[in-house]
Amino acid sequence: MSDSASKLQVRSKIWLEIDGEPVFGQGREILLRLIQNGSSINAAAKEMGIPYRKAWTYIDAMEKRLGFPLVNRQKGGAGGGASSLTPQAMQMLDKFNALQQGMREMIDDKFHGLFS
Amino acid sequence: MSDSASKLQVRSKIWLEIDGEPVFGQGREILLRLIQNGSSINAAAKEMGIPYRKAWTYIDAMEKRLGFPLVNRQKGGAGGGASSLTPQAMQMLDKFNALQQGMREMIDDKFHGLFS
DNA sequence: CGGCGTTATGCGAATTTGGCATAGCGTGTA
DNA sequence: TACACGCTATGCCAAATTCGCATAACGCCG
Repeated sequence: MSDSASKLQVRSKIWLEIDGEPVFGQGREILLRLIQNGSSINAAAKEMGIPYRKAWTYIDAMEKRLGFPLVNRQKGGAGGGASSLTPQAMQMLDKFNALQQGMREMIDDKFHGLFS
Repeated sequence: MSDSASKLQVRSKIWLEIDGEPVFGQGREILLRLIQNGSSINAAAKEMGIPYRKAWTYIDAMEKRLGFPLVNRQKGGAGGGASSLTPQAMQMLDKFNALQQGMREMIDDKFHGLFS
């Protein structure tokens, strides 16, 4: 087994759901952080290498399921428009970050102990 | 937020990959255990509520990627055929089980500490 | 030698995902 | 006050993936 075990790698994921539908995960987390930085959904999507359409769909679904807004969007106006995170979104980010904290490392350690 | 938070639940997943392709995860783990019990892929699939086709595809992919057999299959013969796990499959199951051990609980604890 | 129940697999249907194209919006600028 | 700009918003078709039905192959046993 050890020849295939050498290529073997562990992966893990943590996410939040409501009614079995995803509302928060690593991908969406990164998206929100990029929006906070670049102050536009468009720029964030480009930076992630995903089409704006997809980013928009993610956000829309998250908000619908959570029942509160994550992104303040302004369409039209100076520079064509802009977006920023709501306080609730930032709170979500913080909590989710804390939830992930240390998990990855813990799993990697266990993995190496078992499979190497 | 606490009204939506009440429905909020955490989910997590650990799996193994080779070349970015999944080779082992909870679903596949359960499938193998059921094969060991019922001594047939068909019975295991029924028990999981998935079509035989899907179960077969899973196993085939796992074996191709790992490079060694997980299931001894006999087609035809007494009772139409039968299947059992290889020693390597059982070893895999044990290790994967150990990898998961305690992770779920840890995550749930963290989640409740943060989101309730 | 035919029946049985399992493994094995081709292939079209259904679903999901990807992403192009276009419309709508409102502030700054001329 | 009209237009240009760049972002948000969304319809819709294409591509890719997954689902699952239908059917073949197999080999012991009566």
